[in-house]
Amino acid sequence: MSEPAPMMSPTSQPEPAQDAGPIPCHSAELLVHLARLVHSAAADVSLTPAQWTALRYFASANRMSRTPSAFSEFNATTRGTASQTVKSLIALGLLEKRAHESDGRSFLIELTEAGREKLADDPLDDLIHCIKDLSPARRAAFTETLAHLGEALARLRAAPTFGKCGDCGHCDTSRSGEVFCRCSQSLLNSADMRALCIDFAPGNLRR
Amino acid sequence: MSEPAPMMSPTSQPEPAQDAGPIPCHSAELLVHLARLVHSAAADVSLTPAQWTALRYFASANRMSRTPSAFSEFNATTRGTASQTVKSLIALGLLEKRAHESDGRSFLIELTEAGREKLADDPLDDLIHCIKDLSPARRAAFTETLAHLGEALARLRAAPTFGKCGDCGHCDTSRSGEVFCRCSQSLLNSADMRALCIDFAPGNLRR
DNA sequence: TCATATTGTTTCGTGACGCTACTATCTGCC
DNA sequence: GGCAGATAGTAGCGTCACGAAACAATATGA
Repeated sequence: MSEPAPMMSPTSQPEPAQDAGPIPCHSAELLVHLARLVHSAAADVSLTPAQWTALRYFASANRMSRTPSAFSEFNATTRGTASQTVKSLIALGLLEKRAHESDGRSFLIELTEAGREKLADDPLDDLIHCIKDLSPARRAAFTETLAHLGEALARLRAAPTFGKCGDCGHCDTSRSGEVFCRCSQSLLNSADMRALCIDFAPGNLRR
Repeated sequence: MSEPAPMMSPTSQPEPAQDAGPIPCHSAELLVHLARLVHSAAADVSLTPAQWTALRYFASANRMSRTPSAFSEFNATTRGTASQTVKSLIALGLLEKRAHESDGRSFLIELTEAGREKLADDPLDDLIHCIKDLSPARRAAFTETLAHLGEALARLRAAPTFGKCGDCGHCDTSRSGEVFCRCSQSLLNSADMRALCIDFAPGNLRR
């Protein structure tokens, strides 16, 4: 679909002015449509889409980023809305709130055991399954393009880019055997490297 | 940015067993996150996300598919919700309702001139712009993968797959010079070929 | 002709969301 | 030390999205 490359001889442009629009337009619509399908007719409807998003976030964010504020930034919403979602998940026993060790205003949000179990029914798993079925080359290219688009759109929208520490510009891999984060001034283990970080800086992508 | 190709050696896979899981998981989260970013901090907030989606749909659906029911199917929602969205856009003067020529229960929804002008401010344009900036090869691969995922997820969710007539299994290109749709039993012009159709059948993809 | 299906609409309750106001705490500057 | 301003989190309010259910109008098929 919408890939005229094989039928396009370099000299013949059937509808050059129009084709420049519709093709990326269709991709963007498809992307939004896919995201919508994820939460429609999902197997487990006991949580709302916003609640699933929050649960996923706190499951994959690093310690520094597991606060209501960081979640609101990630999710491009207000602190009020994020607070409400977190509160509902705490009421369901899927998240819990711990005192922040250094900031009396803030809290550290953690998944409970029930929260971790709940993730097994994540409606996103269907899409993950489909992505898993792609060939490794297509999957790699797809992921790379998505990350690229995420950074580009975040720049346009003046939104922060979230990413995994392993791909972060603050990540110092010059020492052999260990990885150091210049931002949090701490050593990272392999679990840290796969965690979402609010202070992510593009520039160390290694996919 | 995010052009890691030269730094990726094909043989080095740091965490093969674990990468099989987290990577598609991350891609899926990224995709949903991207879709969310589209409607946050958008330039034109005079329409709601649901209204933009409907406006986009009726702008690109073919005559057969420009009904409230078809839109509700496309958008994986109920007819009641779709009806409400359409009603609001008619009240804004962006859509108009015409009597269906053969079915007295149904209506044909059309964009008004104001509706067509409104599309110039579509918040999706930022994402479209980012996609347009991709290299042709990456864009092609990305679009193809999205379409593939869309079909796969629609199958899982028992949702109909929408697609453009030019990519449809009902499309008969055997006659030279003209294209015939075996489903609607009609000849298609080039505009028809780019329109969304509710009766789309995968199987004629020409990427 | 009549039972059944389909199309579209309305109403109602719930949740998502942005906005505003508010408290508590932190940070930096004097 | 003390104070101004920034920041974290929360509550309340109004609006919109959405699903469910009930309904009217029309189509379809036996």
